[in-house]
Amino acid sequence: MAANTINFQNQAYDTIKEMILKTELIPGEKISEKELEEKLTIGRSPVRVAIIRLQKEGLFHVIPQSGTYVSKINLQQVNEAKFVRETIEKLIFVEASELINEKDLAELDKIIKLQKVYAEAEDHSNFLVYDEAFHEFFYTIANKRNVWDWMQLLNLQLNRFRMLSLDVNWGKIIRQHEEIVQAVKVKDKQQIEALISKHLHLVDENTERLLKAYPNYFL
Amino acid sequence: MAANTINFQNQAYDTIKEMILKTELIPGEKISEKELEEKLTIGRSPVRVAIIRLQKEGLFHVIPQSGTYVSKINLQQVNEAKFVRETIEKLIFVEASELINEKDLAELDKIIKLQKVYAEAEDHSNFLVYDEAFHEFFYTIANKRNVWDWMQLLNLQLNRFRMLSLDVNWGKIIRQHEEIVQAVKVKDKQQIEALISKHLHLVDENTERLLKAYPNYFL
DNA sequence: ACTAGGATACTTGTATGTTAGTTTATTCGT
DNA sequence: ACGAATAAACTAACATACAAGTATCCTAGT
Repeated sequence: MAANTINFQNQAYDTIKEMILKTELIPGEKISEKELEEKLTIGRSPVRVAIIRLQKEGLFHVIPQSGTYVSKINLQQVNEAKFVRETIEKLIFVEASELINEKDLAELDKIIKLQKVYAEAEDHSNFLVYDEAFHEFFYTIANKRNVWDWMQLLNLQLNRFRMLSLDVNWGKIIRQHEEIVQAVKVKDKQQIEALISKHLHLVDENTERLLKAYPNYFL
Repeated sequence: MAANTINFQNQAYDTIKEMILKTELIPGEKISEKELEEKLTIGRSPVRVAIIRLQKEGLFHVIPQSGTYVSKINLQQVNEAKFVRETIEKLIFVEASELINEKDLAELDKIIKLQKVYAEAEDHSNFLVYDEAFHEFFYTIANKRNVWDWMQLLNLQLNRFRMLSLDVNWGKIIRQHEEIVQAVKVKDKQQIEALISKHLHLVDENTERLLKAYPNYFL
């Protein structure tokens, strides 16, 4: 999935994707290839490839010979994504708890520290980067990196949702991360599963508010 | 994911994908866009889009300005895919057992009957179609169709593997399907999970043989 | 026989032109 | 004033041409 050469296609893909996540392109909005070309000052070909890719990933909806639209957020998809991620991630963290070593724990410490820095700076974007890094690292420990890569497709839907709620509870997230590490350290499987479950359901707190604030962002 | 309009892109995508699954294009082989254009008598643009798509799905590996290669089968990926599918599918079938109705059971009967027909005709390809249909149907019952759609990416890896072993044990698969339906009917959760687990590990029986038969198909 | 260097023939990436289908605006008939 | 037919404008799909990097082969020199 990674190993993206830095060519125009990938540049276009990254920027457009970011624009969608930051709702610079708002759900339901009609855009056009030409519009994006000009905005990105990239030729039609690479932009087109990027759009097709984003379409397959569910971020665009394109009607042939007619128009391209930013997909609305599908709550059914969000829920199914949550279901999959919770199910899998419980097992990942338990499995990781059997394999984790001192060096890994040090690395996790570093990630959490960095996340704290960005929390205090209220750097929403970087905070999320290290939030993802935290979770990803456990997949690596459990020798399931491919699962994480695949999960990114599901996370896309979840992340769109998370990006909408700008007043994320920084402190709570970090505290839960620390609790999880603690539970992993003592290999308390039941506790791990309970914490993961709670952690991944933090998003739910905002659902109702977001639905009211942006009613036509959703399908 | 579905709702593919029948344009050249999708035509090319479908045919090439089938060529890979049937190992008409063998793992590791170098191909080229031009070669495929000519073979499919489709222009470069649509073929190119198809290739890029297949690249993102992990079936091709392309080196810029150099060449495009059919990906070898990554056993690590296959194993991780199996892990995810087994984990999720257990829950899907249990959940479906709570929601299933008479009409669904009739539909399942029909699917199994069709599969039997193709088994006797030794129609490998259609047999697999209805094998997939069987599993897919339970995702639909459990209201988790999106999960199935996502799962297709993982199944790609598994299916490449399955397509290699031409002497699949038709009878055993069908018998297990019937057993699963029976367990679902009486809502025996433990039994369901046990059967799914066994069912999805049928592939394992062939692993060693395939590795020896096609050593350089694998990574 | 062997190596270094360069021309040449490939490859994919990108730009631009053309086609076919869709939507929107306009015109014409009533 | 209104509705239907029609023309114009717009869109994404597809074709073609070019650019830029890569691999291969051939030759010159030793």
